Amino acid sequence: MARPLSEEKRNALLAAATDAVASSGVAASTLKIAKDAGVAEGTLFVYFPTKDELLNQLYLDLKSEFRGFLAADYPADAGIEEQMQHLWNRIIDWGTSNPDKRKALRQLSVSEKITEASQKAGHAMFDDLQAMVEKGFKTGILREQPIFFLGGVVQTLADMVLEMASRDPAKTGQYKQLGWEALWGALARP
Amino acid sequence: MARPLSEEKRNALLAAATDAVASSGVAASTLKIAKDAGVAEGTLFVYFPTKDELLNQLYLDLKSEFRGFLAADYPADAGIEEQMQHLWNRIIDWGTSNPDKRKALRQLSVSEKITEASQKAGHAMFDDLQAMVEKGFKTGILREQPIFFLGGVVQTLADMVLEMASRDPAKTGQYKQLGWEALWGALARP
Amino acid sequence: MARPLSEEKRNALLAAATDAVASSGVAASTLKIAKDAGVAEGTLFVYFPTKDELLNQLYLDLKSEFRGFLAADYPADAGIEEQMQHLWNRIIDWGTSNPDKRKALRQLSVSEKITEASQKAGHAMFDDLQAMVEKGFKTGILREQPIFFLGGVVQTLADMVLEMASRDPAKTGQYKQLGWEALWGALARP
Amino acid sequence: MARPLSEEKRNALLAAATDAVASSGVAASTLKIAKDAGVAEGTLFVYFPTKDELLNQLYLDLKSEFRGFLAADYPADAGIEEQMQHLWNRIIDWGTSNPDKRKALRQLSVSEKITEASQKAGHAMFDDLQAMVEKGFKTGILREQPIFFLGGVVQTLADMVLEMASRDPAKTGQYKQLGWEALWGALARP
DNA sequence: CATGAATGAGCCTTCATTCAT
DNA sequence: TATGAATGAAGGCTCATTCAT
Repeated sequence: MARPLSEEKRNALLAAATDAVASSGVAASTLKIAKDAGVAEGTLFVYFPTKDELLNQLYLDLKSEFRGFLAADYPADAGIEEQMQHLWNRIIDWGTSNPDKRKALRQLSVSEKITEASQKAGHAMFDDLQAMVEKGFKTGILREQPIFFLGGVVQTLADMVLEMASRDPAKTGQYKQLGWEALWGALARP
Repeated sequence: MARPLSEEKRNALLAAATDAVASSGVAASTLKIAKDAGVAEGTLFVYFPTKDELLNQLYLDLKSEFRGFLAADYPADAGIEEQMQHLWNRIIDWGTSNPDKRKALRQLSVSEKITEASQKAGHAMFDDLQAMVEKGFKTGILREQPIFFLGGVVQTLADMVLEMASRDPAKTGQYKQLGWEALWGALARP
Repeated sequence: MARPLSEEKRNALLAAATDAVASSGVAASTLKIAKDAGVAEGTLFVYFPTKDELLNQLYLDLKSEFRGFLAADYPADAGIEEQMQHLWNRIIDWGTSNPDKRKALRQLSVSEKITEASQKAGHAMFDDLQAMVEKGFKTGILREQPIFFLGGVVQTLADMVLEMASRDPAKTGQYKQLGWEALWGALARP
Repeated sequence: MARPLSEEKRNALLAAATDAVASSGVAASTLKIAKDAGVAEGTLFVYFPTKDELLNQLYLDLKSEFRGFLAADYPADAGIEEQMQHLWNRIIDWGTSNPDKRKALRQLSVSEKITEASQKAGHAMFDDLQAMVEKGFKTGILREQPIFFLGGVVQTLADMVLEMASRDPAKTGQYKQLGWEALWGALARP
């Protein structure tokens, strides 16, 4: 199908949806989203056929932006620990600087509205990143385990740290450090 | 005296709510819950004054049952690692045998419907458990860190493992083992 | 631009509300009102954000129509007695020809749903009318008394007459005449 | 049917209903009434088969009490003006000392829940009182008019005065006096 | 008789979606 | 394409009434 006329409106809708979902979860109403985006209620359905579709697109959109942020400056030639820590820092930094996007992404991940297909697509984005990490296994530094399991550990610990940091922002630095220590311990061969 | 409140009905409502919340989140409708419990919608409000109250009671109920399960057979005199692994095993076992309860508990924990008071009460249930673990710090085996941070690590890793296990039940054993290794690495002093 | 709000529908809703309130009081259901107006229940809330708002607007609407009817042909240059009787006649005539509007207005006036602001606005409509009457005091024809007290006497006697007339329509003329005599006696200096 | 066992409970229910109706109109819930009366919800229906029946009985009860209060000390042998003023004073005094009963009676009178039969019965209570007044016509002091019309004028003016007094209690005396002047003017032959 | 749990219709309002303009 | 009026299916909750205890 042809791209709708205004990329700008599409983005405004996604941005409004991010805020709305961050604060109200997937129950956020399409009316509120449309209004916050500065368009009419019906216009939302010109860009997204259903609310669920909007939610899924938003999920993919946020995941993709997140993924892009992570990949930047990736020290592909550094040692595995440095690579890992770089990833960790980027994740925490992204979450810290984009609290609403992070919250929205979390709400969407938990929700039943995200289709299997979207989840698969979301995970696929990280395939090449995982591939890069995979090389690290050869060095014997990391404990042997399925790469997606390792990815899950990274993500879930990061989520936890960000959640705690959002509740007590002054301690963000401390949590980031504690989280890294836990993560490295969880991954590294003892 | 008139008909007394029926513990049986209360439990049926709570059980129905568990299933409903597990599959639809806190948006689960009171009508569906009541019907699944085999009572009229109005009856739900005889046992719980509001839907939010039902949700909070369910949260406390599940949390308390979970807590009870964890504590059973706790090897109070064993070493810290054995204690930790016992906990880990119980968590995974409970989650595996009660997938809906676990899902419901997760949805409730994330939702904004659970009051501050309920959260506090929920956490308080684990106070003595934490106290037992805290002794482990003195031995120097565990990395020094706030106890609630440690608790968070345990919980978030368990959640992750259970989520993965629910998607590929055949691998439950493997995930449980991998999870434990990750957890112990994350907590133990290197 | 989309479909504009339809004045016609708004009026239909107000008319349906008039009938419903006349016969069921402010307990009249929004569903009944909407159906009688020939629109969906949701449409009612497009035109009036809440039922209370509908009730208040209806109150103001009826009061304003009533006020307009009273003022027509007002014999501004006639003597005070003629002015008074003209008012009386108009009141009774309006009530007789619009029994539902009158009943609805009465129910609304008594109800707690009408805000202070609406009441004030409703009374304000009659300010200039009162001013005209007030001149009558100077002539010494009317007994000295607060203008709002006088207004109350007029209204309550009219209400009574209309109530009686609605129960025995054949006697409307007689009641109107008796009412006028009572009213004039009540107001005029002996 | 046999009188229910406890006259006391019946009265408590009626009293509670008076307060509830005074403050919430006929929408007052049976639960609230029962609780305020200190009995269980179901008990209300032991004494009154339906809510409407309770309302009608309350109406009759209040009307009858009011009627009894009016008749006391009636100066049957005095002049018509003195009789009239005595009536006026009693009405205002009753309303002033029983604001909730008066309010409840008013709400009930306006409501659609009071049956034709109850209204008739309510009016009938005042028949003998009217008869006493009727003698006054012979003296030629009062304007000729149907006795029930005269009764209506008395009642509606008293209602108005009481309503105004309840809104500005400090002025009760003034309103009572103004009301009497208006009433006498309305009734007396000029 | 007294109690209060049980019921389900009904209430007001919200909301995703459709469609006339 | 963009708009927002129109829709009617839910949703949570209340309430008069019934009935088991």
